[in-house]
Amino acid sequence: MPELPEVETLVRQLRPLIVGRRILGATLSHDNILDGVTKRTLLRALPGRQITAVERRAKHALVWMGDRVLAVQPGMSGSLLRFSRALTAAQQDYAVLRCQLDDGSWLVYRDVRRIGTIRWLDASGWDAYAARLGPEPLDPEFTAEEFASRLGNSTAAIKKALMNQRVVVGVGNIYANEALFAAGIRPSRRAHQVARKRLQALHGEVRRILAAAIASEGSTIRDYRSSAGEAGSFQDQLYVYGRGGAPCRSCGASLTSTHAIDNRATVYCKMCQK
DNA sequence: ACGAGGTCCTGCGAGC
DNA sequence: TGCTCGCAGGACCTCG
Repeated sequence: MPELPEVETLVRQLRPLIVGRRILGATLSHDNILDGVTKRTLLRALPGRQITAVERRAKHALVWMGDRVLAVQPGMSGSLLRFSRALTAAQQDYAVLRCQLDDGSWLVYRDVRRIGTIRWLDASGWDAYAARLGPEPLDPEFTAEEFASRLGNSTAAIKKALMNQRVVVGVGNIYANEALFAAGIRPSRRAHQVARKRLQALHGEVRRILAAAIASEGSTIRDYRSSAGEAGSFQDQLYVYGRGGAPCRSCGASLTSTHAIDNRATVYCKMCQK
């Protein structure tokens, strides 16, 4: 399930391979992943465009073509893949958008569950869209004070607030669980009731864990694969996610698993997280 | 402004 | 063996 580290990984891997390439042609198997653009418009717009930059913002991979951007939001099972030659039958499974590039390679958006979204925007359209997004957690200018005041404004459960992309971007279910464990905060605590010092500590843990996950090229849980089709390894460093009922790696108590917050899998240690 | 619940979608594993 | 069902979940929606 691509969160910030997984999208950052695929962007880093794709960038040197596709920047400068020109799109020769494109096909789309399902148009229900498109938002704000029709299949007809997109497939007419792509051919002939040159890829000029590949960036990440929040959980979006941005493929810039001059002043236009293909903004790919992988949802939970989506990924951007690059194949050096024509796709085999197996590689075509779940390939939603396929772009043939001018060096004979293919840029493919693959999405088993098709919960992802693809947008086609000009620069001002992207700016308007991005205005709804919160700050980047790894931005050096994003301070613990700003993080704490943004979270502290919310009366929702802190885990839900942490996953709210308007508060701070990039943190999904896996890393929210992990960061709250590392900071010793129970996920159900109301954000505005958590001590300021704890919120500031959480800022550090979010950044530390996201950076470590990027260094491990993301977590591979079920569907996620990098742009080269490879698995990340951060799943081996998870302390709570997916470990309900198993012993806490810190104190040994049995980890609690619940769906009480926003109907999402939440795992925590009732001894270590208050 | 919050929580609860629904929606999209398919694969997988548990249970009968 | 073969079926049904619940779950996985990011982001958005409506309703109360």
